[in-house]
Amino acid sequence: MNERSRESTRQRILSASQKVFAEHGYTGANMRLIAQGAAVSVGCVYLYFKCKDELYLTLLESWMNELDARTTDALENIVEPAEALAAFITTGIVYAREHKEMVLLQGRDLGFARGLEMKQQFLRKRRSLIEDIVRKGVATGIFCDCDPGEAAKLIFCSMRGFIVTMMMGEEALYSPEAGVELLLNGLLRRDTP
Amino acid sequence: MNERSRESTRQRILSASQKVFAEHGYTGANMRLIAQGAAVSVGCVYLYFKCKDELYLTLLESWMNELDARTTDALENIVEPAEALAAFITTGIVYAREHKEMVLLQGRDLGFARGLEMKQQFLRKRRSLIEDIVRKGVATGIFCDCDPGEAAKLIFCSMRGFIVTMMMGEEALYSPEAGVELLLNGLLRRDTP
Amino acid sequence: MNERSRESTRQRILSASQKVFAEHGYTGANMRLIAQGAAVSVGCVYLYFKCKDELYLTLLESWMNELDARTTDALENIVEPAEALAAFITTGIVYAREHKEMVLLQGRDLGFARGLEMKQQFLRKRRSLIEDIVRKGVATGIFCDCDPGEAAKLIFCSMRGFIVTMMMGEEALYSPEAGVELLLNGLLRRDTP
Amino acid sequence: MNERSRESTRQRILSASQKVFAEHGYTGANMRLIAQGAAVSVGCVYLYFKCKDELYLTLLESWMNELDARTTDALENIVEPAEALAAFITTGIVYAREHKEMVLLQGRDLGFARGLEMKQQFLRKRRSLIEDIVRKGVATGIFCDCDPGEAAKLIFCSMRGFIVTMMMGEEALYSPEAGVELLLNGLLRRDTP
DNA sequence: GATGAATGAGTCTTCATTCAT
DNA sequence: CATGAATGAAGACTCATTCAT
Repeated sequence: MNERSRESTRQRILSASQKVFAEHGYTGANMRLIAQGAAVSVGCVYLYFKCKDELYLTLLESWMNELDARTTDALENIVEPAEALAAFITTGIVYAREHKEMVLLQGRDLGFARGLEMKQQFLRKRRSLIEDIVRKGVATGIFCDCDPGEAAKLIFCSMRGFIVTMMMGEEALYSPEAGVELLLNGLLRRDTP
Repeated sequence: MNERSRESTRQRILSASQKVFAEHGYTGANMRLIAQGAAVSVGCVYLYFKCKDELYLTLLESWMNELDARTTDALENIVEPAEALAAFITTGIVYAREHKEMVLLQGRDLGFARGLEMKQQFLRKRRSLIEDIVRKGVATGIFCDCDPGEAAKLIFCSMRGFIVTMMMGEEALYSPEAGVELLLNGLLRRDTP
Repeated sequence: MNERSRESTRQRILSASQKVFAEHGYTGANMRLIAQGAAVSVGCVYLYFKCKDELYLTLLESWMNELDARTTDALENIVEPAEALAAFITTGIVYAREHKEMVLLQGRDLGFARGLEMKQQFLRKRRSLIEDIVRKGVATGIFCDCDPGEAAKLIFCSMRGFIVTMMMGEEALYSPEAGVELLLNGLLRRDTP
Repeated sequence: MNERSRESTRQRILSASQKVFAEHGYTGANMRLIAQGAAVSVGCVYLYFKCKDELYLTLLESWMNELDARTTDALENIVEPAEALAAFITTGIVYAREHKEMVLLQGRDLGFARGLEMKQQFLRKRRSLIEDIVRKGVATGIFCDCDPGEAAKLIFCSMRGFIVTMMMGEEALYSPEAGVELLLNGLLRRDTP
């Protein structure tokens, strides 16, 4: 219980919080539950995080960082815009599937400012990433001559709705592939002469 | 002190709740705030709604009913599937714009069963409405040969994401028209011979 | 709703209170329930009784008066002490059977002084009535040479316990006659030569 | 602020509750009063007892257990029925004298089921204990040929009334010995030829 | 570093009482 | 005389946070 136990305890707390926040939301989660999940005392949690907010914010930050890293990874060697879009979407959905806690990103019960800002900045960044891809596609003539900003918003909202729906425990979800396909080709029949 | 009519007080409470729930979420909202917003005493709220749940559920139900009615109206005289889709989406988004409170439909912190059920049933119904439209479009050959279920999910999630994004106070949102256009035609350039 | 309605409304309120107090106890009873039972508005109750206490006290007083009257009646023409005792006990038990509300006489949740005093005085009076009977029986040599005070207490407590038990809804109760018989003759076998 | 040991705090809370319940009854007692009596915060009470009911039930149970144990002890080496009866009654009355809180056993304001059941079962058990004693006395010919059930009820109610009277703070009570004597011999003079 | 007992402000809810009509 | 909408003080219970050990 000494050596590098400090870091391991911190991690245990963090991962317990994740579960509890995911299951109960920010307001609904309580410190006793988190402490129990981490097998430490309540007071101990406060040795590592000075309040509930900080715990929450730390999680938020680490999710954002990881999703960011994965996305960068996924896009690294792709040049084709359609392919890049597919990679972006798939990465996001797969990540969300693994991290139900990410709901919180969508969650409404953040009364505090810092979390909101962080989050909004993150989302803005992701949207502009999509926008870049679309712009490139339009430039190369692969995508139709749409407004890249609007297209990015549509794609972004679509992903977000997907994640929210998934998080709410509602069964019906499209497969990433089918989704990408539809976004690329649209609903209307291509005129095959 | 009590010249106000029963119905008017009820309405004032309802509309105050709407604001408070929208701003703080279910768990975060508190009866004192709601009462203050309605300019009545806390006890008075309980004269009209027997508990917080009932207040919430009443709001939820009325939103769902109104959105339902509006959607039915909008689709009444439309036969063309693409047009119907556009009408469905536009109605939903316009409604959400007017009723920020609808976030709650997306909300995470409903611990109680009845609200969740009601909500899920409502969402299911709406999704199946989209599915019907898509199916018809595929049948008539206007839409491409996609899986109507999957397409409905995409469209549905897309709308939902849109609403969530809007609710979170984030600025960037696509215009319904541009969105519909993209969903219909897809991102990829149509091959112009 | 005019003529002599005043008195009739008062009576309706009183009799509704009786039921409600009997069923819920003093603290547990609430004015809305009483008003409903009397088919008047809550405010109307306050037109007749200035507060919950007064309502309660009024009932208490009327029970005591009635029991008092009945007891006096029952004892009027009896000279024989054993017979008088039997009459006293039987009257009390019969009355209690008809007036479940009388529990309240036994009830614990009277936080206010006036009721308590009234009640204690009433009980003291009844006990001294028994004592007189016993004293006379001892004087005439019909009763054994016991301390009349102690005997009165025993008899009094016995009746009281009977009533409490009855009120608590517990099934098993002795019949007044068997009880009187036992009190008179004792448990021990009489030596029959 | 927290040097007090867990068990000692629990005991302090329990004994404060005893006083408060005894003085105000179940409904009338409130957690603030109990906490104050135990010199802890309200929240602290809930660290030890998860609700008001549990606090009450804990007390109820411990009284019943102790009175049970004492009664068993007292009767252990007695074979003579008259003596056994005297021991039973005396034990009960002495116990009640030491534990004014026992009123609660008589209390009317238990809205919750478990407490009532527990209590009624306890009382039934005690009554049947008396019945056994009486039956034995009748069988051996020491007691007169009465119905043991009825006699048990009388004795039981008598004790109960005694306790209630005592609890209500009313001064006058028979001494256990005089009471037993009367129950055994009856009021009527034994015919000494 | 870790514990867990303790706090106190805050939450939902109830209810005796008042008062304009 | 009667209504019933409204009040506000209180009650049971929860929980983030602190602190002696």
